[in-house]
Amino acid sequence: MAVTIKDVAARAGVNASTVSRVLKDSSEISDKTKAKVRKAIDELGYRRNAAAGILASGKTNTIGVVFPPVVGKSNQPFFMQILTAINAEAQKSQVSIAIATGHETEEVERQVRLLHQEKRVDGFIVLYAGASDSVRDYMMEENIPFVLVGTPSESDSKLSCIDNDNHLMGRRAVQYLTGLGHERIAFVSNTRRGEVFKQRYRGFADEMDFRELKQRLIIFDEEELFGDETALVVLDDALGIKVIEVFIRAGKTVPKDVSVITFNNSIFSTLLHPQLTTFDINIIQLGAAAVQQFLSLSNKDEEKADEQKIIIPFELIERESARKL
Amino acid sequence: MAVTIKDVAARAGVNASTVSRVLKDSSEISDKTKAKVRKAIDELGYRRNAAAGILASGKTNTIGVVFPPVVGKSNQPFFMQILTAINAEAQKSQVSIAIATGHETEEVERQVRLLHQEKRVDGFIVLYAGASDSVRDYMMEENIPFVLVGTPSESDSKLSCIDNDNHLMGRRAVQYLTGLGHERIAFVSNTRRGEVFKQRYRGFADEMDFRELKQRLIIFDEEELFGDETALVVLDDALGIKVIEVFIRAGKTVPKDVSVITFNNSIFSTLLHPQLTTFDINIIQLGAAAVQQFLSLSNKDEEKADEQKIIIPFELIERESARKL
DNA sequence: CTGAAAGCGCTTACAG
DNA sequence: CTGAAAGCGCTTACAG
Repeated sequence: MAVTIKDVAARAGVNASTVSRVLKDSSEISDKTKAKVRKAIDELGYRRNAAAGILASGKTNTIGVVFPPVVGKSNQPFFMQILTAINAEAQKSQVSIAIATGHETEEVERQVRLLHQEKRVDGFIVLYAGASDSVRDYMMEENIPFVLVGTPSESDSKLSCIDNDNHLMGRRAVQYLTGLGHERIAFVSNTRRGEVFKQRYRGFADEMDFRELKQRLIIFDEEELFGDETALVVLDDALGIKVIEVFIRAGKTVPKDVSVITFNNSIFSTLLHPQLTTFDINIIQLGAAAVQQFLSLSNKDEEKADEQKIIIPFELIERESARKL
Repeated sequence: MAVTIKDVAARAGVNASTVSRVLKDSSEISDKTKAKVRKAIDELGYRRNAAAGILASGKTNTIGVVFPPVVGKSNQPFFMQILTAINAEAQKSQVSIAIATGHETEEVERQVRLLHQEKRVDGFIVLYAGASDSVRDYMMEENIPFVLVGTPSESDSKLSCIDNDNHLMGRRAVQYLTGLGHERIAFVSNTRRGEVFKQRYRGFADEMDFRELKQRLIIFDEEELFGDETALVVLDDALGIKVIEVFIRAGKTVPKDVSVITFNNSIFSTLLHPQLTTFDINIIQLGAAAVQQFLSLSNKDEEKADEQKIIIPFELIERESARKL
């Protein structure tokens, strides 16, 4: 019923195998034949049948994107954005996206297994990087190519990671604030766990030490927010908004009484005033690089796998929440 | 290399076609044979090859999920949540999800075309419902089964829609506030467009009229927020937060000076204090119903298509932003 | 540079 | 209730 490669072949007066070669723009085919075949393709409105191609070639040309379990986390905007970025980049190379989501690890793992076992994907892009993760273990055991967005702590050097340099971001935050004249600076977090926290805080602490400045870590909702600090480095935008709210309720003003700088440049950063001065983590590049890395990884001989860590640049977005002392 | 249906057949001592029938639990096969075949399947760790099944059957068992262009909109959390809900429900019926996203309509449309033409999907779930939409037009022309989450205004009765009753939600907001003793109530929006706004506002206005109360529409950022109102019905949570911020900055208190009720129960609703009293729109059910509706639609004879509108119940979540006058 | 043929791993009438 | 066979629409050695 639908137009097949045979119809095109008949119309162009060639063999089906020739049409197939033209479709992948094989250099073996003469330009004349290519033109002839392409004409037939256009006239007939031919489209390749994805399933047939996959079955015959054994290549799915689709990447499974794995979301963290418990998507209820407040940092959701990130995931939709990176999914969009990944999909956009994948389109460029004619590859498709499948997804694995779920509320529990078991559910996600089940989906990952299914995608792989039913041969629906060539491999995965994993959108989280917990210290240890059964999904990742499975992929390593099965020798499935995959790429991580983030950096797990036990940085198994064999992993292929795409990430920002969170440590450097922490340092830069301090550098920016000291450049504004601040010296009494604290780091505010609502958690003591997670690589993102550890690295950003570590960077903050290292830079403060380097400048011989006294540094303090404040755990939000557990410890007193008010001290003698004139500036705060806050783990992310959503927390930044909360921190500022506390100050406002206490009759203080940001950035007049205290400057605040945060990370991520998410939708939270422009929700309220003062709008947040924050580091943009470049989600689009993060997604694009993940796809590119995956593609080069899976096209390579299994052996030559030169896994590596790819660092995506960040950028400080100066808005309203931080200013000269 | 991988285990195929033939391997299973050989081991179980039956024909491949029998294995295929057992896989879909055909009632034609005897229980004894089924047991035998299933044993072989387990022992061999067999998994069906998705592409082969799709090619042979012509059914992809996958649904394309279409996101609105310009995902940069602030209401993003909704999309990740409904994607998760859709995926969860789809899993139950062994169907997969493909996605179409993009920054412009053309890009989204291109992807939709591709998914359909390459026979990667059986149809679509469209996550938006603009008044007129070229993507939707394409699907209608091509007679592709699809389901809408939302309700387009020119409510072409032939469409299959899943939605909350936004008009009723608008009325309920008024009923709740009047129940709390409020009579001077305004509706706050940051737009005059979109079905969601129109229906929620319409419901608000109708109920106010019904109660012979004077009603007012305030467009945020264009018109003065402060009036003699004691309560505000706000289009969505994100706007609710902004509205409250304006009051706080003016030295007023919510809900002491003014009660606020919003819609969606998104992550914004519990971000700050006062936490928002808001209508939960039940995204999980929205997603599940969309999948179920799609499945019943596409399994049905093309003719008998009994498209319909499915209404998902909402629920008022009472938190801190509204109280007795 | 192009063709003929086998094959990818299923499904599904058709027989019996 | 089960089997044998054809076929889904491609890809890709193998020849020439």
